[in-house]
Amino acid sequence: MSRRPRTSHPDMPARVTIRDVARAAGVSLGTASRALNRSGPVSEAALQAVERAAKALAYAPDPIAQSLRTGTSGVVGLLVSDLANPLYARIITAVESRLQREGYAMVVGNTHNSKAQEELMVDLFRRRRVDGLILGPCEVERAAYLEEISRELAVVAMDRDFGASGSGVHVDHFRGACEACRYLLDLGHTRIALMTSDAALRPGRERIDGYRAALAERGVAVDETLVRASRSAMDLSFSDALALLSARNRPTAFICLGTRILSGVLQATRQTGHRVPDDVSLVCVGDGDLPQLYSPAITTISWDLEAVGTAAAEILLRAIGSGEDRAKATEPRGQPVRLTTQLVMRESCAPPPASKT
Amino acid sequence: MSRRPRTSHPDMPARVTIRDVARAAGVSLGTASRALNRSGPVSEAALQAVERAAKALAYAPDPIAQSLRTGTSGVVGLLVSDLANPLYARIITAVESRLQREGYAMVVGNTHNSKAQEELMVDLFRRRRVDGLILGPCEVERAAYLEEISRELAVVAMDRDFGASGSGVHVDHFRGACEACRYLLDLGHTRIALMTSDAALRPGRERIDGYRAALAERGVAVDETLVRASRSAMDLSFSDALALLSARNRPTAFICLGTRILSGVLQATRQTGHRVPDDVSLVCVGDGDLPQLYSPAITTISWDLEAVGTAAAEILLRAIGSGEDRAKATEPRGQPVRLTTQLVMRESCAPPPASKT
DNA sequence: CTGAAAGCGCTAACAA
DNA sequence: TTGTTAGCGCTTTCAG
Repeated sequence: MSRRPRTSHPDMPARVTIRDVARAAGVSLGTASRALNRSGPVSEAALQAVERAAKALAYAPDPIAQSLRTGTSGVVGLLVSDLANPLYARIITAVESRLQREGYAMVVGNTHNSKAQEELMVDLFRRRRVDGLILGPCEVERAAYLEEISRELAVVAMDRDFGASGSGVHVDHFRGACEACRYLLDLGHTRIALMTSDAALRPGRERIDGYRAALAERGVAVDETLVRASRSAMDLSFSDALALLSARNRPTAFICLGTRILSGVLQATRQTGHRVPDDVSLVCVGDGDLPQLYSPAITTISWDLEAVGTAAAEILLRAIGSGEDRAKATEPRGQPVRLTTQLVMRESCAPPPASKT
Repeated sequence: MSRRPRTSHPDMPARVTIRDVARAAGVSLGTASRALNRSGPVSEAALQAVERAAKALAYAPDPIAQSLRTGTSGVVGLLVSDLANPLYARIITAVESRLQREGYAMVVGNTHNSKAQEELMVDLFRRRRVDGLILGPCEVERAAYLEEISRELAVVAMDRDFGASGSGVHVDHFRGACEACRYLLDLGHTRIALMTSDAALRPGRERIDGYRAALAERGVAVDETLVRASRSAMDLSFSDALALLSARNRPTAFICLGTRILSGVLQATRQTGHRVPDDVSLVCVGDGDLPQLYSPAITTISWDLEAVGTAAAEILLRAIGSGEDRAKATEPRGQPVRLTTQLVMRESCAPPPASKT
């Protein structure tokens, strides 16, 4: 990357520095700094003078210089597997807005769910001296890795494991899946397919556990062929669902827990001519346009995405605030925030068809 | 924002600086710098020694220090009205990935389509010395404003006007709307409603113009009550569409040009009991899940979002590269890139019903 | 070709 | 309370 100095526009006023302010206020550099930051004793008179001068000159401190000096940047990094995933997109918006209110900037990056890519980005961000990191799930989870970087940096995990002492925000996917499954069981289904995102990630793991728990409650044995944890790629779930629907003893319900999974399953039902909800019941996750407007409207496990983002930002802010103590930070950081899901009933679930197909 | 110095972990190795490299290589600081950056004459021997030392120590330059010295940051800012808009989300992903390959970081921000907010963020980014800016449409467009900041910074506009000399990437919404409208006219529709995003923004303006042009071609007079340019809020388009559909002389087709507009119109058709495409034909924009999977699948004006992002990133990179000359940059920058849309025909359009409702 | 030295803008010790 | 000074890590003159 080129690092040539930017030639300044000839007739552009040079940047006003704290020096200029000090001179204009008739005080020394140090006093100006202390006044501006209220970081030390300053006489009332000096304070006034400095503030007036600063305003008059429209002085704004140079964050870069501050960074170099303090080791702090006023920037936080956010890393998720896919920025374009609408779920993340909404969370990010919430994070950004909360952070911005505090004067922080946010740099974002995509891990594409790859450990290597994640480490690369974390390293990059760290070198840029971000004050904190928000990390979404990524490939196989390594709580140890998070613990390691959190010794040096404020880190908050989103839907991702983070050792005993780690702080983060978790959605209760266990309960979400469990409730959805119970709901279908109550309707009379026993052959319920679970299609979820990668089981190596926390959300996938929790969902599978929740599903198993619900079945166990009712004494229904788990048919392992009905549990599909793939990488939430639409085409994959399409072919999976297709296979499932064409099998002799096909499932009568699908729980689709991944942003793009619903699409795949929907296409499969359409292609095999199964009607929703008469032939097959559907529950999905992530309350977007599609589940709301599809006919029939799809019953959804939903949760407050804005709350996830806001909570993550706030935890991070707090962690940065108490950053001094990071070195000796063995004391447990605040309990991870847990958000609960809500089952929004719509029209996509019905009792299973009486006759087997 | 707190600017306290970060206390370093007691037993954490101090950062490796270029000094350490120089010492290890047995050369002076300056020589090490020149060797690392190939920015001046260095003997072969020195070069080798420095590179070896750098590798051995795992030296990585401090971007903050580089920034302070060079006035360059290796960061670019991206501002759109709404990060959570799936269209932007995908563009952003493309921008990020292109930028990352070049070693740049990306800070993002939300303007919420407000001029004030945009100026605030631009200012913030500028102070942080971003090397470039990518700006999406925002409120009433002010080409003059862009020209102004572009004197100091590399700027590329996305779907936004930018004076004569400005560089940017534009989607040909004019042609998109025009083609869609022609298609409906060919089907026999004459009462075609156009619901689009804010006419103060380039995409909205172009779409309206394209719509008018298509009607004019066929000698169909424009009924102004059928042209609704709102702020692409779903509820607004819902009530608009509801009113339109309930009117005496209702439109027989809708062109829905805004991410959330289709949802609103779909709800309205459902509520009024109009069937698609028998009673009313639909064309929308932005090829997401909903138009693809809805029954009937919705005919869509689509374009390559990744290409938009990649092009924006590349133009910006080029502009930054030739940044020296910005001061005397009256020479026209490269022509704005134009991307064209494609009409994806599906099942949501049919000839208008013979009888008026 | 190389080394020494200045300084980007700021904060935090320290001395007065 | 204040002013002076020493850097943060780096690039870039300017002499040698």
